[in-house]
Amino acid sequence: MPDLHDVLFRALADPTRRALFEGLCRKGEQTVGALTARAGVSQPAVSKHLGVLKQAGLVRDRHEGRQTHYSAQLGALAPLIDWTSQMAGFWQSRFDQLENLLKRMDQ
Amino acid sequence: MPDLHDVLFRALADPTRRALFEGLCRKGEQTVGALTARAGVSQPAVSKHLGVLKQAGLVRDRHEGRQTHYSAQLGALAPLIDWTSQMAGFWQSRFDQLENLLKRMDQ
DNA sequence: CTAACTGATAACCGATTGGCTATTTATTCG
DNA sequence: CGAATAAATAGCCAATCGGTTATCAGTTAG
Repeated sequence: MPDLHDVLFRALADPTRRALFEGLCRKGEQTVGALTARAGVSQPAVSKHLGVLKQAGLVRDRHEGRQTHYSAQLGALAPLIDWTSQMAGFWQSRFDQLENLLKRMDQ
Repeated sequence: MPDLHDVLFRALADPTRRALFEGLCRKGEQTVGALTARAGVSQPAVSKHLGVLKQAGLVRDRHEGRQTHYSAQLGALAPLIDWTSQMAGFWQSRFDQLENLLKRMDQ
């Protein structure tokens, strides 16, 4: 069972998918047609990628007539930021321990 | 040709690989044997994963006798942080434009 | 109502992935 | 030296992935 971080990292690991997400961040809400025009792959491929991004919570879709508008959900990046700072925290913590040890040895 | 972000995201997209990296961040430098003991997969699998992490710049290896010690390279996460804040920047920028538009309309 | 259009789904295909076992290479110990 | 140990590499396999074309479903326009 894939956890939250898995789904996020996997979704962003593909360049086409990341480009779609970047496009939505840059220009805001866009239709599947507009996204397909710049994606360099077929419309079904784009739809599938958007499905993966949606599953990861990275995009939202809004139906309007026969068009579907997608928009980026920036909040979905939070776990990624959290994970990163957690890694940095571990590192810092080990650094602190070392610093402490050196300080004690110095006495 | 896979770019920098690709290699990074792909490397971190696998749970086993991410767990290895987390272990190295938490506890610092460790041998392949120690990492294998907790990885839940075979030693060759661990070696292959470490190879991928190394390729992404996320770990460094140091040979000492017949053992290989691996350690996390926290700096390799920088492009990930940059990318995230760039996405946030795009979003903020669009928000600012909207804010500006509303301000002008208000006059 | 029919035709055209937009996007999603289905079915398929080749490449890549992540795992395994077996083997190789390098180092240490007796 | 030869045996044992640590890690890397080779070769294999099933599953997943990203792409395609063909088709379907829903919506709008004539």
